[in-house]
Amino acid sequence: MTRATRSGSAAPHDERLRDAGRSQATILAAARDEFAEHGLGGARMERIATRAALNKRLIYYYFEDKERLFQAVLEQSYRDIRTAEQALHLEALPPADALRRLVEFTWGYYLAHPEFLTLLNSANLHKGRHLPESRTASELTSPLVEMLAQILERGRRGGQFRGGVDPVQLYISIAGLAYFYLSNNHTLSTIFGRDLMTPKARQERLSHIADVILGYVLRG
Amino acid sequence: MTRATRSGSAAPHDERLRDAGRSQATILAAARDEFAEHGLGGARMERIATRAALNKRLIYYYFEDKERLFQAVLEQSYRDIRTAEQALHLEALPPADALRRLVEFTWGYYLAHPEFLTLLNSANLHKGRHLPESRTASELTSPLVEMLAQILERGRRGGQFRGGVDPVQLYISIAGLAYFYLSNNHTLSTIFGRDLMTPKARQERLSHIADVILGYVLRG
Amino acid sequence: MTRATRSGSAAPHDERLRDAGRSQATILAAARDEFAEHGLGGARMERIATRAALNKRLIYYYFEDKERLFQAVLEQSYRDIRTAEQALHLEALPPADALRRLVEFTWGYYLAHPEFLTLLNSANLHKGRHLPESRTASELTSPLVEMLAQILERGRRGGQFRGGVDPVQLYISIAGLAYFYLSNNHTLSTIFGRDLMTPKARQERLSHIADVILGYVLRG
Amino acid sequence: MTRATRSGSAAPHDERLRDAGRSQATILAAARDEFAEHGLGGARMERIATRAALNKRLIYYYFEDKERLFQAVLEQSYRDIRTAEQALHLEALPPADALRRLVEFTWGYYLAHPEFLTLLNSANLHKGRHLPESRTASELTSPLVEMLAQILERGRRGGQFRGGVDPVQLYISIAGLAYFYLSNNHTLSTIFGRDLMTPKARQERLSHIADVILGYVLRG
DNA sequence: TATGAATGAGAATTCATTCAT
DNA sequence: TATGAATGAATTCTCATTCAT
Repeated sequence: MTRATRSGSAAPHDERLRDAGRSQATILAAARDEFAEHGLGGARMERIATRAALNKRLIYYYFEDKERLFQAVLEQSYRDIRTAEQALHLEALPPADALRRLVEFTWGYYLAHPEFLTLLNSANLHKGRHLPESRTASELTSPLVEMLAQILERGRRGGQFRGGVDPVQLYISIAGLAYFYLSNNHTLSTIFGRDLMTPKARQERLSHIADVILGYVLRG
Repeated sequence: MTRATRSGSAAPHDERLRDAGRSQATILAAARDEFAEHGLGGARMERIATRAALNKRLIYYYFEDKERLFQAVLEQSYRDIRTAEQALHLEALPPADALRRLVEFTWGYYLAHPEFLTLLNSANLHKGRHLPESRTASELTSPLVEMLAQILERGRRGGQFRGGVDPVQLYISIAGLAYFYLSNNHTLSTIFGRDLMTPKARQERLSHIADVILGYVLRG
Repeated sequence: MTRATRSGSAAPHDERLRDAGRSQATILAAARDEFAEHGLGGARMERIATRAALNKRLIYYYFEDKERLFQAVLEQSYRDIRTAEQALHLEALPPADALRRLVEFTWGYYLAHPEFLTLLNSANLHKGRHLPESRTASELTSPLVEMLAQILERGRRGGQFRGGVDPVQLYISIAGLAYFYLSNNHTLSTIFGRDLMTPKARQERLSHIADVILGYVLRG
Repeated sequence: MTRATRSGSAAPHDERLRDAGRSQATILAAARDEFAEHGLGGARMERIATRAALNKRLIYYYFEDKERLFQAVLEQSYRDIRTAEQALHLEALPPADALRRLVEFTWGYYLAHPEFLTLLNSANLHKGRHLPESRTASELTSPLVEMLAQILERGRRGGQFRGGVDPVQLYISIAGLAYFYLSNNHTLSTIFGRDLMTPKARQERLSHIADVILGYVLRG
């Protein structure tokens, strides 16, 4: 975040005004929605201000400019998903269950946070120019890969999983199987002439993904 | 296309008629690159004109406005990939080979046409608003799904493939496994701290995808 | 000038519209007045457009941005004064008369073109950043210095003028004696408690300058 | 000054009172530099605050607004140069020496205080609107003119100087000969293709000015 | 078919200034 | 005395689009 706040000790006199931390968070949330809906190029600072019910000028006061605001939004999104991942505790589950749980989490998170998909798309459209300069590597690098490696290893030792599975490839595959379906559902629904977002269709997709992933990992 | 050229039926000896077609094609190609690079919101009509080395006014003459130009670009892209798919002739191959071939084609096409991925992203960011109104269903609906269904059926009858595989789900999975990796490679490379686009990494990804898909379809 | 015009051969259908050359000239004149009145920082693009009775956008179309517009104005001003100097023909006059004539010209030109003084001030405030990059050295470098050198030499040979006078120093002195009085007349009038711009005061200043310059050059 | 400090009469043992005066002086110095660098229109209150390492709000507390701040800066500048002039004691010198000394002082002061030139330019660009309303006539009106009148009279009586020299004209000429050269040195250096600010060039200019002024005043 | 000139409606950003403490 | 938060009104510049030929 551009301007650190010191609001911690301040007495909360007013519900919304003059609380730097809250203002920044409000702007960030509004910006996230706007960027998710319209992309970086299509987003409007004016609309972000309106969404946040704050003065447009304040956005510049805290975030410098549109690009840096986008970057702040991205960073926040990464932080959010990392936080959600923390709560999974896959290490406690049997390997196959852990894998299934991961698939379900990924699918569920993308479903619940469609803006995350769009933000990633935007970030990649701009060739990752807005990625935090690996400064906060820990913020970006998912600890899930490490976790996944352990699950795979546990499964291999237990004889259920095949060996030689690259956890990074697998992680990307899990994400990709969910991401593509959700991110491109409009196009796909049109192409295939069927609504891919009905509850039934979504349930089927989740089953399919789990089957694909487990079918690949499980020892024939 | 907004203003159809009469070149289809016209004898190809008229210089001017051929120029009209060429101008449109030039604009379309320039627009495709611009949209792919900057998205719909970030694309600039001015730059498209410059890329095409043609007058800006001409774009409006042929394509009405930016939105319709984007739509024309999308349609052209669909047409292109459909054309490429025609040449596959998967029906002549044994089921497993056909599937592998489809995976390779998909991967190769996305690699060779990165703009296709970005265009799809843009189309979906705008909720498919620019999809041709199923008017040209044939243009959109991939005949590959039909083909894929036949491959799966052949494999099932031959005893190699498991039954109950939804060709649409499978098609989306093949695409998703390739698409996500390529479309988001900047983000992913940063997150995982390794360059995912080296020749070796690309080769490994292709292998992985084929393994995943075949691992899922093949009878244990 | 940013965008060359080709209006020479065009038929003058309309008195003002669609004549690139005229539009540019109009903008340039309006900008000159605005910059002269308010300086570079205080000038308003909006006002320039209004002064020119042309669309604001057109200014950017022809001159790119404010800075470049200012530069174009400066270049035009230099061109103008050089043109006026051409008409002096000092070489035909006896040395002392030529010098007196030059003093009168300088004084008269500054009086008639107060904007020239202000523009120079602005250019120097910005450390000459807007000076044409000596590309058009001929445009900037006054041929008057050469002329002045000849006058001084003629005078010296004729025994009227002392030797060893640097024409550049002399030229700067002539200009400075006029410039400072006119450019700072508000401040000076206040400080000295007398209006320095009455016709009488102006006449006296011109006499004084001529006396100073000739007093310096003439052999005691 | 807008909000007079009471520090003049206050005992200097109160830390806070002394700080108030210091803050004002700091702001004034910062503002002077900013105005000198960018002119009135180009100056930024934000930058002034940053330069002063003080809160922006404080500037308004002490100086009301930008215009009045500029005026305060101007007044301070006048006060400074008047103070410097006090120390000259020209009355003690022989007329020609006194005149030479005045030329040297003027040149040296402008060289050492380039911001003074720019501030004067700005003040005049705005038509002297910021000049203190002659309220502090004593602050503005240089006592030097009176002094100069005495020098000229002494010289005339002594037979060295010619008569009929207007001290105001002479004062303006001395200032103008120095001012124009220094204030416009960027433009002039470019026009004449030689660096006018080398130590040698500066020395030559000073000699030239002294020669011109004395050449004018001294009896042939 | 093709093009340079022109424009109105924004859009990002800036700036002096005020609020609340 | 001092400061961070907040704002309304510009201000520069952009953009898709139309005009006139």
